[in-house]
Amino acid sequence: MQTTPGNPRKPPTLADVAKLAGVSLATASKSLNGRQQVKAETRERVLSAAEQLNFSPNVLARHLLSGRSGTIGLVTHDLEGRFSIPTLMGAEDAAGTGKTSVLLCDARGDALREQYHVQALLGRRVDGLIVVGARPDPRPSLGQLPVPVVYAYAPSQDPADMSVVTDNLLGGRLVAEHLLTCGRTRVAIVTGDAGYGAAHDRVDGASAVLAEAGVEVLGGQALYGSWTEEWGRTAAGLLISRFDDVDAIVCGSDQIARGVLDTLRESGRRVPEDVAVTGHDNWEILALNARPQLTSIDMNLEELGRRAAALLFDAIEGNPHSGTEVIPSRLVPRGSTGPKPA
Amino acid sequence: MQTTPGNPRKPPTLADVAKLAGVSLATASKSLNGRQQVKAETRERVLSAAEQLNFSPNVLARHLLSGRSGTIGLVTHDLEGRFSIPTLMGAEDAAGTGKTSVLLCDARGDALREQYHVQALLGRRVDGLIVVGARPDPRPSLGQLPVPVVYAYAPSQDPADMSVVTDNLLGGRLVAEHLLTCGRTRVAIVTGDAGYGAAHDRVDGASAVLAEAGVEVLGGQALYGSWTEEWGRTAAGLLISRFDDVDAIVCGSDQIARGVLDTLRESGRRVPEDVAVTGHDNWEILALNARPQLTSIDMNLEELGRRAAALLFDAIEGNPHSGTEVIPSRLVPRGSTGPKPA
DNA sequence: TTGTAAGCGTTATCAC
DNA sequence: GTGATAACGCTTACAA
Repeated sequence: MQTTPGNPRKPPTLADVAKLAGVSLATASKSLNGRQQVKAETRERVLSAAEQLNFSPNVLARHLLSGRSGTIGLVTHDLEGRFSIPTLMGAEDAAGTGKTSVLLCDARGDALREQYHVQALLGRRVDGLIVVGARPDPRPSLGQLPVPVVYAYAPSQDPADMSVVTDNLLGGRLVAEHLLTCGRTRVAIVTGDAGYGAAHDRVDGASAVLAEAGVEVLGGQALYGSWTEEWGRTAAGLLISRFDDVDAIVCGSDQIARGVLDTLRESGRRVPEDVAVTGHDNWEILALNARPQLTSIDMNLEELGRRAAALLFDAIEGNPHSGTEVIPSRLVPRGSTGPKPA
Repeated sequence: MQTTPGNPRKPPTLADVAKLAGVSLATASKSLNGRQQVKAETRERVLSAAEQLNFSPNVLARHLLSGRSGTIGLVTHDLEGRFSIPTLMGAEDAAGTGKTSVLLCDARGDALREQYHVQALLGRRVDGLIVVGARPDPRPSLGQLPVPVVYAYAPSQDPADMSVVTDNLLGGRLVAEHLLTCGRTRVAIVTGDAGYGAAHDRVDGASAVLAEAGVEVLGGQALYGSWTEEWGRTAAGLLISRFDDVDAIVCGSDQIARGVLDTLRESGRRVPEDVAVTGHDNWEILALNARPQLTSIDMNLEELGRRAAALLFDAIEGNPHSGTEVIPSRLVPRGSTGPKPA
């Protein structure tokens, strides 16, 4: 880890190693790369020379030759937000295992900035691109690029592109099934901005399962509002005044659920005995600190990121895919749901 | 943006551009780089050829020559957490403005993984490194590396290294001053894990200001616990039972403050009329959804990231710095604090 | 004003 | 087994 004394700036090159070991460049290269065409003793000499110089091969030079950079670009639109981070971790995970690194850019929801970053990444000769959206609705395609692209979280509008998304329908189904199992029949749904396709999908998933069991959503439809605790508090107030016998509230996000829980507690309803509550996203900072802890849907975002990376690597290897792949969500049961007392 | 038809895989090179424009490699290069030694008309021809081929120069090759990669490495330990993200955004911001890109790695708090990533980044010939810690306490130095390193959020234990940290003492002072201005004199402090140096710093900052004003912390010292809402709820219960006249509670984090707010509300105390409450971190998801919205300390993490990047770039330019630079925090007043009613 | 050629640090293809 | 040598795509003296 020490800088070579007397040579403070430039890292040692393979030529330095070769010279020190008293061999040619070619032999040094072969030795370090585990080629079979060198005598064990020679290899040993080269290795120790490399060790001594603390040599680390210049990956740029290597890739100049191979045509691949060993690098993928990750363009996110939601770095400050909640959803891109696990996705990014999954991708970084999948990439880091091998020998590729991740170049990160945050486009902050701006198409122009995205364009700029994509160009910069292409100039760096990334082998592929993962684009992580800020919200789950379909987004415009980047079009034909010289390298494969995978759209994560927010799918591309072009079905010829590769996309990986969460399963919002399933999320809805899972909570509904869980609540039915708990014996709930007076079920309301509170969710966020009606402009989000995902909000509708989750509602549809839940409604379908409930309908199959002969249960109709209280009020005949979900309450749309915003993704905030405030709306959760308001909506819960509306619900208990209109439907005194409500015994379950499905929330479109953990934030909404937190608000719902607060209003229920303050109105004297017990959770989960009187009313069961479910969230969505499994944002632990909210779910684990709730009273009681919140049953929620985990979208497996990290898995989504890993899968996106895996698809990308496969495409880079020459096996392109297309269409939208859906990552199943899973239910995380906690204290806010449970069997309805007799 | 279209792939050149018939040449689907390899991006066009400068040679392609030169050939199409009917000039030599050198002339093409000069034209594209704005060198003055080419006739305007020739340059025009080259530019349009480049345009036509959708040429983007291979940055790897360029940097192989210049010795710099135009890349910095960002090793974080807290990708899933709250603190590294804004720092990362600031750094990415500062870098992206120029022509350097950010290679991201998540070491997940593991020293070995960190070591591994650092080596990988050095192999990629990053021009410098920013290491973002998971918690604000000093961490072991990476030692002497061939490129400059800046430690962000968690400073290096070695004062010869460059570090950029938040000002926890100031954070404490700011809330104390604010509360005194509000006319509060019965002030308690609830904070998190006593194992965090930052927790003590914040307490010390607040205590000092209060002492200057002749106000002693209720109970003579801060209550240490954990960084959770649960602890906030518990601590608030303790406080109001022991000090019925408490009129302000300084919390070590927004999470703790959320818990404190809940207990106060449920015990019938009005916030801020009866008790003023302050948080720390200005985590908007918590602060803005609180009832009332939470007065908090913003550590200016994005600025911290920008500053770290600026220091790094300067060091890369040949102006190394050393020691720890402190980024001032700022108070964000909201509804949870206000003047004490007469 | 333009072109030729050397070189950046590797790897791969050959001779030896 | 080993070592020249030619790439890879670009910049930059230096020559024309």
